[in-house]
Amino acid sequence: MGHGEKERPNKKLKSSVKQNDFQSGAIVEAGDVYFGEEADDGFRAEGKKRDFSKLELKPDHSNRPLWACADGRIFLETFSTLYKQAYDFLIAIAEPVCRPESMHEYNLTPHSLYAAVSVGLETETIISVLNKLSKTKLPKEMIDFIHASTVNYGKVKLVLKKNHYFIESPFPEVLKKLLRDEVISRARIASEGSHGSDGFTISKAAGEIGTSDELLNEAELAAAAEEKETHSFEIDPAQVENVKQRCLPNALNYPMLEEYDFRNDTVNPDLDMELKPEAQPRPYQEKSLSKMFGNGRARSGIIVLPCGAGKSLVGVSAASRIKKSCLCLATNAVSVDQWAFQFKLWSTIKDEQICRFTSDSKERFRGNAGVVVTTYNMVAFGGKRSEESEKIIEEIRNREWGLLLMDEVHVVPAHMFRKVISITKSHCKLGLTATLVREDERITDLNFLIGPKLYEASWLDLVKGGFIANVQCAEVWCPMTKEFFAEYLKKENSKKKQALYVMNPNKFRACEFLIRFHEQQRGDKIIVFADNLFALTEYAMKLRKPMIYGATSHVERTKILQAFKTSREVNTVFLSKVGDNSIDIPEANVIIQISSHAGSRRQEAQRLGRILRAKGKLQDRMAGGKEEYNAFFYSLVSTDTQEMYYSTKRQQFLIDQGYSFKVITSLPPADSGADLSYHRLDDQLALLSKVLSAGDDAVGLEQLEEDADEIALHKARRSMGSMSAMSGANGMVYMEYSTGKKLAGQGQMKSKPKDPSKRHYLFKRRFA
DNA sequence: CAGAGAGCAA
DNA sequence: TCCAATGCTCTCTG
Repeated sequence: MGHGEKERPNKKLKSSVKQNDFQSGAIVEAGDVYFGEEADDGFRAEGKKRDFSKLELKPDHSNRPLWACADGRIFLETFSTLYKQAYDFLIAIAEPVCRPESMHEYNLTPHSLYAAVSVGLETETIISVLNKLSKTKLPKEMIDFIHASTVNYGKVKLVLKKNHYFIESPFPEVLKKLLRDEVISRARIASEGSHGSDGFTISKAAGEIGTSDELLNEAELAAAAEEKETHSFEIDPAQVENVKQRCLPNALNYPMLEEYDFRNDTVNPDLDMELKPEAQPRPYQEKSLSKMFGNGRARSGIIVLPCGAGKSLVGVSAASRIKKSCLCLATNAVSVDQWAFQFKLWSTIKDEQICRFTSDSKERFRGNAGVVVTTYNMVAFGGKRSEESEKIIEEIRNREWGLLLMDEVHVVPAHMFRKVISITKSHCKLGLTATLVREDERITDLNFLIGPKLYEASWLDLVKGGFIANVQCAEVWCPMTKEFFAEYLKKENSKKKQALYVMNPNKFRACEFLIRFHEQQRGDKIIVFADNLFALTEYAMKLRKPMIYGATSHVERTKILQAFKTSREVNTVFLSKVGDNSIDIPEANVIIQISSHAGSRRQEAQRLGRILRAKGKLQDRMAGGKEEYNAFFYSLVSTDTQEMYYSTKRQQFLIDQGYSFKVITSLPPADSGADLSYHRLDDQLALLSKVLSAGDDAVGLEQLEEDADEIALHKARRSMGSMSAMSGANGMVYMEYSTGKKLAGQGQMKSKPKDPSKRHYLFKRRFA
């Protein structure tokens, strides 16, 4: 043990950080191209050199796509003719570390091998296929590691058959071992059936091992999934959780796989629902489903697909195959509505059999089976419940669910899952997520609370297939103005520092330039993100664009978003953190970040996800043999400030997914920009004093309030002319300004002094 | 009965 | 540790 997961390489392959031109014309000349920190020594890792010279090459190595290293790392050449097969195999057995264009890096970890075993691969199959694909003889260390990691995993299954729980295994000696545990032996109950000498129930299933020596025969992979002879004993349903606990790696270390033999479930009533014929799952959706239903039963686990790639169709398909009651959990009310809608859209489920359960809609389904869509909060809610809720939650508690469908599994904390899982009884759990990013170790809990990762799609492959947008990511470097930088250096308070680099006039101008460029030259739809509310209001008001933040009422949100979607006049909207979750913005294709939460890779990925919805197949996007970008992701960064460090960190996730970042160093271009805001020094200085005073409470807020009054007045005059302004573009712009006053009035801009040097070390590290 | 607002939790 | 934002519930209003 010990290799692989322990020492994750922190330098990644940068081979995809390339120098190609920036497709959108005008900006090309403006920018310098950035190669990444060590673009030209991609293979040299710090500390430990990756030395391939000791490895023995096989004679036909050029036909084989893999490099396997003794430390558990595996490199895949994407240009190999065997790429597709090798990719499918690797994604099943290893953790993708970094997937740029020409060379992927993977890591074998105990978890990844657990996942492999649980989708039906056996230890020897893993080793032999790996060996066939590898250019060199497999290092002994790797073979040993695979043996060590998989020796126990997948040997024991928890199966719910006709409402009886069984512990099942092809290895009677393993069952005996488990029964030596007190908790498990106490949980065992006698059951009928044919008994072997050990007292275990024995059942047989046909299983043949293919003998073809073809490289990567499908049958060979499938063979492992076939069961031969299984031994089992029954356990008390009330003890299931305890038994599962005893089997976890920190105890007996025989983590149980959960499978649901739904076709033979005669106890729970069937739900009459089919996928509609027009619901045609895409290849990768089909593939995720085949991992889940690989052996005629439904396996519990997690499927990873980027936003916009159609996770909901996968969820609805899964429910339609199982055809039992389904409990679908989402993070908020908006997405509860969306899921209910998706179920009706893709399946033949009757309206009265699908219901929503949230704070303001307490529906119940009719008949004895149905789909309930609700929030995690609702199920796990600890406080006092309304009478109506109490009744419904009781029904949820008492029912046996065929499928527990869990959306956005990555945003829900582990303790929430524990609660949800302990409250609900389900035969199969499917977790869906776009970003299974591991910022902390809690995410590994998911592996055991829900199940292993069943499938993860490669973003770049989906881009090539035209299923998600082709995004150009760029980091825009905005030098601080002399005056702002001087103040920045003087300040100790990190909050003030932040205010200064976010409000940097050059950043503002870059933002304004980009908005103009994309609105006017390309007719794009733009979302601007700012975490910082002060900056958000300043930018939005100055640029006269609508904005949405926490305090924006529901009605206004929908109005603004509606205008953004349908009106030709409203093409830019400013969002605070509200935009990170919960709001559905289908039609944007440009994102500009002016400030963001320090170093959060998940936020970055989430935001990118906002513009991933495809805009046509790749062929349609090819212009003169050149691939065209149809979506843009800009991060505006004030140079020589803390932001530089955060931004590098945040990008790592996207780089790992195969995106390359471009750096643009001078926006607006030197010969233009006279017509942009803050062109004159005195304007900049006025802004500076506003920023400086903003923190000292009163002054800044009053200023804001005055501005808001001014604009509210303007709005009043303006809307006098036409009532249509309310539903159309112009009205929107002003409407939100008037609520800016509310914001100031409520004193939400208060900025308390913070610990001055909390994050100082990060700053040092970057420039060290 | 819908919508706004306040309080609480995590 | 804090912040922004969320969801659930209750209460008040028209």
